[in-house]
Amino acid sequence: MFASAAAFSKKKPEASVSLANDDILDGLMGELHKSSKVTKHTDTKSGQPAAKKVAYNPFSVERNSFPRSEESITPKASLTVKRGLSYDKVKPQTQKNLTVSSPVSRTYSERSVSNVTVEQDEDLPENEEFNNGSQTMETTVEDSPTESIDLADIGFDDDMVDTSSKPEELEVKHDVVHDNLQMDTKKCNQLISEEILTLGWENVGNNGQSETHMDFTVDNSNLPLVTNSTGEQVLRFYWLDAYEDPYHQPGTVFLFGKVFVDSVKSHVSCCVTVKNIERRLFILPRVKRMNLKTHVESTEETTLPMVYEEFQRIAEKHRINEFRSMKVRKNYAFEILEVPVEADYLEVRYSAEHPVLPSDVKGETFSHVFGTNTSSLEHLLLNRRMKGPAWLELKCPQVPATETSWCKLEIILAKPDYISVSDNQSSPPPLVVMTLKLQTLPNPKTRQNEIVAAACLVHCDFQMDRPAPKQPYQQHFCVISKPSDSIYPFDFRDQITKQTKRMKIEITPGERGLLGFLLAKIHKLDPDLIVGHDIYGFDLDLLLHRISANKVPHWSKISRLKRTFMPKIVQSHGKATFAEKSAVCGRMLCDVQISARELIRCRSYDLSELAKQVLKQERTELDYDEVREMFSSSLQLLKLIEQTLLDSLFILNIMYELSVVPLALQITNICGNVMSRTLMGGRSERNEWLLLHAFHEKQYVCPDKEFRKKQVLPVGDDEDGDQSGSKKMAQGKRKPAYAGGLVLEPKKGFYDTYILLLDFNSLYPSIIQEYNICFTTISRSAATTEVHDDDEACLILPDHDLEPGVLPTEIRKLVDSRKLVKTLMKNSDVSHEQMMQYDIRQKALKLTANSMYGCLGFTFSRFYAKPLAALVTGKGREILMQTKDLVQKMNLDVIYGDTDSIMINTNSVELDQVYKLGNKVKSEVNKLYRLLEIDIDGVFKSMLLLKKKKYAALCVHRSPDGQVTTSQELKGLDIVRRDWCDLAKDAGKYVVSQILSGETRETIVEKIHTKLQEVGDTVRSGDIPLTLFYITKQLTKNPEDYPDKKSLPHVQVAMRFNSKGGKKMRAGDTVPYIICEDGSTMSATQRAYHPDELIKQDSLKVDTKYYLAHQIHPVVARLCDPIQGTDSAHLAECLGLDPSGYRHTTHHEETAEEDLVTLQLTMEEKFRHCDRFTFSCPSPNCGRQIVLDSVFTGNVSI
DNA sequence: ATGGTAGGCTAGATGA
DNA sequence: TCATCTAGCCTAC
Ligand SMILES: [Mg+2]
Ligand SMILES: [Mg+2]
Repeated sequence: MFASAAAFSKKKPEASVSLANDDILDGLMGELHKSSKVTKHTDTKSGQPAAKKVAYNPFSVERNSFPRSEESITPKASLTVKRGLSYDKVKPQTQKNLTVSSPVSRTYSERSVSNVTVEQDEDLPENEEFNNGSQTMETTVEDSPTESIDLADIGFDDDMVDTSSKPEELEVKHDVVHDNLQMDTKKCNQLISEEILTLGWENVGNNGQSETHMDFTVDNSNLPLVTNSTGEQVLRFYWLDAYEDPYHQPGTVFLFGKVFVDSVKSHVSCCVTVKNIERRLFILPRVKRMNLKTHVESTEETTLPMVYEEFQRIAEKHRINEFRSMKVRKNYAFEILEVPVEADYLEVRYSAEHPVLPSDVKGETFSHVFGTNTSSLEHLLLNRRMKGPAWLELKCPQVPATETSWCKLEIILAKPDYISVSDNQSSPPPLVVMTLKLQTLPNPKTRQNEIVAAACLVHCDFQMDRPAPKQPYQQHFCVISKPSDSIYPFDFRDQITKQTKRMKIEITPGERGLLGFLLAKIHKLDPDLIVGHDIYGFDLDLLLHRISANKVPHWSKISRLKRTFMPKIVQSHGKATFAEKSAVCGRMLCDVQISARELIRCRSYDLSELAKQVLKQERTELDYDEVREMFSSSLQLLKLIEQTLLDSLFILNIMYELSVVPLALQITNICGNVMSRTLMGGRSERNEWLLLHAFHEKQYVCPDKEFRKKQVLPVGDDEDGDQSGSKKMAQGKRKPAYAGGLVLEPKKGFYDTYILLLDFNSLYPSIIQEYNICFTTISRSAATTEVHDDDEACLILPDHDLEPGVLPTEIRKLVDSRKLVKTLMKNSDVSHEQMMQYDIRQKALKLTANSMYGCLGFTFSRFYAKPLAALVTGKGREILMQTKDLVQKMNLDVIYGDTDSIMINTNSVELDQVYKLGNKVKSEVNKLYRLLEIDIDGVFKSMLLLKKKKYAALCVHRSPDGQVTTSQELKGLDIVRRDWCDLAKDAGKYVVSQILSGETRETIVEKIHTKLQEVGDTVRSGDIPLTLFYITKQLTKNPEDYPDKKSLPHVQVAMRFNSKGGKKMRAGDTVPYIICEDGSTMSATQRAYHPDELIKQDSLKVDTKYYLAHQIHPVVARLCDPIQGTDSAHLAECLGLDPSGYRHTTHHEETAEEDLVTLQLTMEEKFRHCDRFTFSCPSPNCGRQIVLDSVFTGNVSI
């Protein structure tokens, strides 16, 4: 192992691996050299007692001793652990103290608040004598065996643990409280409410529980093994997260998850180090040997032995001195044209400790080498068929000699083959979930944000396959530190002490103490999942920066992997970098902002808005000034703490409400990726994993990941010829690469007869199946070589009897699973809980199937296939046109259609007839296709069709008991867009509901006019809540990155907002602003102000004229465009605007359009669809039909 | 860093 | 002055 470590350290010049990560690499490499030295130390001293065993690492940041404080050096009483003395002496380094925190432990609650840091001491160096590099560690604590906890904290990082050695024992101390938990759950089985919060947090927490301890030991003969279905002894391990460090520990993947330990009757965290994952190359032989200089092919045919020989030479040149090889037959179906569909490859395997081959190596005897840069993680997940979190069975588990993780249990596997996915997938283990909410303040001197408070809630028994728990959490804690420039209120400690029953508060003297406490808590509670809001955009980066700036020891406790050096962190405006994202490995991170972005549409995704929209609860946002102010009095400070706790609760509840975790689990199990990545969003990666698994299974060589495409700057890469000269900004918005869906020209106007909406069920996934569109079934060579590359005509569709390709098969699996789930859901005796779970699964299946097409057209996808994407949309256009033609041939009136839908004006007012007609059309259309299916998606009682993608309709619903209800469906109109103010949208909504109401034209027009006058008056009177004036727009770039910031109001507002310090607005944030009168004569865009500015500056007033003329008027005028009896000018007049400017507005288009359907609302017109009122003569022997033509005038015909 | 295209609309720039 | 273009947003599929 030393040899390999040394050999690897020689690899320093290999920095070419990734130019972008130079700084990261340097940092990591530096660490490698240093820590490998430590490793040596450690091992040569084996045999020494534990306390003296680990040498001090002179390079570790952790040498910095924690400031002495009474709290921090108080020995922890509960650390008195019974241990086998004999083991102590023989192999002390194998001991591991395992503390399983009680789910309901009240370790803190019985102590005075200022003394709750007991856990810290196990995390902190005990004294300053640590300073001499050659010195071994000593302790000041009497009970020295407990010190072994600290030993592995140092010098662990690059231990290449010799797996052939037999680590003997792992001692475990466990604070078990399983029974207590159950008791506690029962007691606290109540919904949290605001009242409870204000009464005290302990009401839902852990009151009156006591801690119990149980000691148990784990060693190789004592691992919690079980017998699997084939009778083998295996360790059952549920994997949740995976991590690899390809630079330091190539060939090693760390799996993190849980193991059930019977002796303590609970699941404990476990880190599995999978070693010796080999690199695998697939070398494609040339048919004939080629001279690489002249590119001339010789007549000599190549053989695999010749390839082997040449590769051996090349390998040696790259210092790969050992490898194995064999002949394999593999398929290929991707974008490199020269690669045959099927061929014999030379598969080469070699240790990942040897260098990576450049991905473009070529030889005289071979043309391509695949898999040069494939990660160990990919090899592991694909070869072991690990598709998302699952129970694994681990054979030959070994206990490591040195601790590498912060987990309760550690296992080493000498090779990946020891892993198999269990055929007995029982429920996933319960997770420990912890929320995290930070309060920060900018340091007035450095202007950098510092952390002043943190609040956490903990749920110790979260089930990923169940609906949200009734009790949101069991434990809570807060930690507060005073800002560097202030002091605590004089009576703060007293006040806090009074509150101990309500809230568990830890007071620390400064940020460093806070961070130390937080890390210790994370270690102790050992959460599997940390939840926050904007963690990836703010908290994580900040946390790591502050830990680093304060030189807080054991930074890596934030994760589950012990590491000495923090990844290089750069100034990144709060946005977490790649390195930072991997800093928390082993614990999944759930950022509810990211999740909400994926799952729901929201005006904004900040915490207040999410709380309002998702939880229907109001949250108050705290200004930095307010936070600072709150440090001046104890009462205020307590309020701050409570507010922070409340935010934490919001975060947790938002996650529950959106079912983020159950959904992510389902998606991950479907796609076969890593769950922590699913939680980070990004559809493409999920799709890639799904396809990787599928193609790997079918013996395909997959496209390699391409790194750093050198920013080719292909401005005119498409020979489109159009004026593409000015391709603004990095990737502002690229122009489309191929044609998409067809949108039929709408027959605009108002309809008061039933409209049928027919819609193909998931059109694109269906097309892929219907036409068997796949990498494997369609040759793209013509399309990519020909000049007309966006012409899908040259693609040849596969025969109908050709076996389905990989892509259609995968989609079919998804669709079939979904059907199955849906039939299960129809079963009446499913529990509510089960139903929720089914629904989540079917949603996940649908999402995955639908994102398949998108990823085909995604330029940076590993499976990018523009011709296929274009073919799919092409077929879609064809199908929509066919459908339209068919429907028109049935003598029906197609008024609109978008991509996969057709709207038909039935001209009927009989609902039954309409459905009958719909079903007839449906069956006619469906006759044309094998799988593709159109369905009735809705029936509209009335509809206002304004433009392509813009309409409003009254949707009819028939309940089983025959009752008919209606609901509004609004699509694309201004009133559903967030960039119009509520004032305008509300007016618009009123107008729409009037138009759809079915009343006579005269009434409608009159009501609209009246309403507008009223609105105009109210606006001018100023008696309107400010929020109605908010216009919100998202920043798509960071404000400073806009080339033309001057004319963009939201950018200007954001720039001013950012300039005042504190939290910054960044790309993705939503900026609210109000157009104001500020005395200047500048254009409206120059007079946009943030609501705070308007409130604070008396000189600013809402520009009511702007809102009437540029918000309400255009919105309303567009809606009323097809309505006769009013016009733009009239509407303007009602609003109190000068109508002259609106006289003959933009009707230059309409004049040509004769098919404009106008609102026909005279009495006669309105009832034109009514049948005549007829009835049979009631006289038994008469039977004549009597017709009442004019009910009120009395004309009767017989 | 990382699904897609189609389309409406505003405000500002540009040119006849 | 008007027509035409572009950037930027947000929406419908
Ligand atoms: Mg559809
Ligand atoms: Mg549709």
